[in-house]
Amino acid sequence: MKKVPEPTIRRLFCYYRCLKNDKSDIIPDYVCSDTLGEKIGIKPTLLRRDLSFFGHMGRKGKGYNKNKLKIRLEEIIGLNKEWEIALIGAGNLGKAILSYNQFREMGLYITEIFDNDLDKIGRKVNGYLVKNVKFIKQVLQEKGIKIVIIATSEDDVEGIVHQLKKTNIEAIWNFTTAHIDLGDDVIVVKEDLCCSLGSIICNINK
Amino acid sequence: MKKVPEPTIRRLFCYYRCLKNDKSDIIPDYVCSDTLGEKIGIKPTLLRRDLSFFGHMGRKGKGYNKNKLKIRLEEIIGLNKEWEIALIGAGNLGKAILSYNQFREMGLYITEIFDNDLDKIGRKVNGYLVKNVKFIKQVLQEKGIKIVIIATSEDDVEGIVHQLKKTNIEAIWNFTTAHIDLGDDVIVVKEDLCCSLGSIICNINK
DNA sequence: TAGATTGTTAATCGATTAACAATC
DNA sequence: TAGATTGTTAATCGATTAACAATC
Repeated sequence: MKKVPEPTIRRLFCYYRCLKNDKSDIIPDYVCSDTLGEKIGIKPTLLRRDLSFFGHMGRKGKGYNKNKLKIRLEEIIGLNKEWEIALIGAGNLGKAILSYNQFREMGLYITEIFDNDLDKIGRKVNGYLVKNVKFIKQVLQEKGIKIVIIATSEDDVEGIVHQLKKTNIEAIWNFTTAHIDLGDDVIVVKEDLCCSLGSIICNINK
Repeated sequence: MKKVPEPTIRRLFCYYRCLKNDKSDIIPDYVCSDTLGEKIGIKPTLLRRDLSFFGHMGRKGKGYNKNKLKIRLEEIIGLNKEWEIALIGAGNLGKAILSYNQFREMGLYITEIFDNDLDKIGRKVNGYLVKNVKFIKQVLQEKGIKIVIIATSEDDVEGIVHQLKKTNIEAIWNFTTAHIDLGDDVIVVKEDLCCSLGSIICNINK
């Protein structure tokens, strides 16, 4: 199969969510690329191209069967499985991520929480015990967790990455300002909030 | 001037932050594109191209004067000014955004908070009074606020956008799942957390 | 059949990279 | 001067869009 571009992968999720939240439910059972695209601000032709990476999913003259498409997207993304995720950093941002309901709704569960603050360690946040960062390696191995969210301060990242290198994790969602590189085998997605806000300012500043 | 690509604008901010956080301070006063690029995981040639949109900023054979470059970037981005921002939605995510220190460090101040929850309205969060969403239009006009962060649930967005259309805002930072379009005059940056996590899952799921 | 809409190819647009002359 | 590094041009790569044949 041809390599699927990263922007396409992100949009797959948008299509999926749109179908999942669709209140009109089964009727009409078909939706065309025009309608679905418009809902998320995407040209119909781009939507069709995105979907075509995964084979014929629509019906010419009719559109896409909503339910079938939803199930197919669920499989493609991997949301038909349950995923366990570890969170490192139980500060304000970490807590907000924890209490972000939408993740759970999709079968994404944050089941391990770590921090280096002795005041937090041993307490519960959202029902889960905050563990000492020291045990990251050990716990991740034990539980076979593949995905880690880092929401600490930049200064703590180096030590954390050092630990993570010894694990089998496959992806990091990085909310810190640090640049993280664990080689080609570990996906790193950076969520740079300052950068987003900064780019907004820059665009207005003209 | 040639149009500056959006990815370039985002990176400008990274360069700026890197210089700002540079503890080695003044000495050495020059940094070359190789060194600076490596710190943020960007090829030196891309860094040079990015900067070249704004004229000659470096010295051949030497590199970039750190302090001069920092000041110049500050001007370009607009961080030499102070910016007032309104936050709509004082839930978990909203509160995390509020307490995210890094914004303040850059002269970005969230000075108005709105919510539609009567339990929250009238209380203070981070020292600022939570106001009723009803008054968005009025308050934004009065204070001349140009930037709005929306961190509500998707369902509340329609009403908010309806209000915002009657104001002079220039940019929206959208943390909800809703698709927002206020025409070409209003920049909308979407921070789609589910989509990011979803794309991570999809990449791992292969 | 006529109308609607997909799926795909080729064209276009935009961003990154490689190469290198200019020059400090 | 020799070495280092910028700034810029052309080449490449990648993603989006337009066009349209296929077909339900």
